[in-house]
Amino acid sequence: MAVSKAAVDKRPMIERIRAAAIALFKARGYHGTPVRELAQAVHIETASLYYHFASKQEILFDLIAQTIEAMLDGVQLAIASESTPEGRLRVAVRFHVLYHIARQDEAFVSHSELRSLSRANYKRILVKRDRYEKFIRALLADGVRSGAFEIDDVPLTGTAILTMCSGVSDWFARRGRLTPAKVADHYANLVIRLVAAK
Amino acid sequence: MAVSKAAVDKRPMIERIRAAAIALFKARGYHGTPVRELAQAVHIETASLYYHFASKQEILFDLIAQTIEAMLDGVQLAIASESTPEGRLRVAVRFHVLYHIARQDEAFVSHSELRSLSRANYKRILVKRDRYEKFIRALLADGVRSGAFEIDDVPLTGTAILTMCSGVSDWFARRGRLTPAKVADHYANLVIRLVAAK
DNA sequence: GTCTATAACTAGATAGAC
DNA sequence: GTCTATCTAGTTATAGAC
Repeated sequence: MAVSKAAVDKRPMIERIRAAAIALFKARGYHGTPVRELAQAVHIETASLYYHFASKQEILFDLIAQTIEAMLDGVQLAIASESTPEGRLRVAVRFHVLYHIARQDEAFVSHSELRSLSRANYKRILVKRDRYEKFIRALLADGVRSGAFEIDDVPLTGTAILTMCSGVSDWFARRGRLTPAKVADHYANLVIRLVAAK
Repeated sequence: MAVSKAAVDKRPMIERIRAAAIALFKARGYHGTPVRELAQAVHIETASLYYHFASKQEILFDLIAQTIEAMLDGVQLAIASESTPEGRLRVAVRFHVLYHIARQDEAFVSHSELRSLSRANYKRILVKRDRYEKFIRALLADGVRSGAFEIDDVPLTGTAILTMCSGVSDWFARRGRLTPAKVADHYANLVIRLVAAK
């Protein structure tokens, strides 16, 4: 029937705004997205947005903060059940890749729009991101200590691994040849190959 | 002396505009950079910009096109003197990494502002980028054929390598602990480790 | 919690003098 | 090749009614 042409979105308005912001910021960027379009996407007027968020900047900050926090929580949970450095690194990589596919748009925006954060907000996000990077580097260092890994330069290798794995949020949509699980397995194998002792 | 407080930039205005655009688009994004600021950066009025470029969009397109073309030319030249698949891949990676450090800002903008291109310009750039990706994949496929490399999925591994190596334009400025040459060597080693047959 | 109306400002681009 | 002046439109955000 004509009535239900557009399905009613039952989520709280604040979540619908977040979701719309993710899609629009990804497609056209933060500065490239007028607040008006954000409002249109959730079928309210521009002014009504300001009941939910103090500013456009606050929407961006909320979105990025949530994305990184969920990622750190997720990876910590993922490795908890593993008992070896290789096992922990493997599930961490799998989690990281799957997260960057499942929440591809958030991940993309959280990376590409860091520069659109205000100075103060940027600093708050960097703290969170550093925490995540240190966590991954610790996994590598553990493996080196136990003899499972052979790594010349742990910080550099850690960064290389993270940029490689985060990259999936860049290209996954373009070529959906492989399932997320297959891509994650593949990346886990690549990473192990990169660090494993002979 | 007070006269030469700001050194006179002797390059043609069109090049100075390009250089300023790279810096500003990197720092604040294409949509985040008003044409007025671009003009101020090269000490002319906004209107004068339009003598050199038809539009802001044309500046972005020119900049990205040049960056990718120079990269393809460069990598082809770099591998010409190598006679083995491993040698060719090694110098290709070294070149790619050094290019992404030496022309860090161009590389960053060329990647992050693809979405700010008009539809038509975007397509023209994709053609160039695909050419580059195919070139790298061919290097991998050659090595597999000769038995030098063992790669499960050449396109996926190619993409993983490229995103990893392009990533240096993201982080190199933040932590200048290593020289460009050291980083390039390190990445070449990582990539070889990723593909070499045992 | 959403609206209409609008303030206050900034955007990209052009006309035409020099 | 660069300028001053300006057009037209779009921007974020607010005031106050409902």
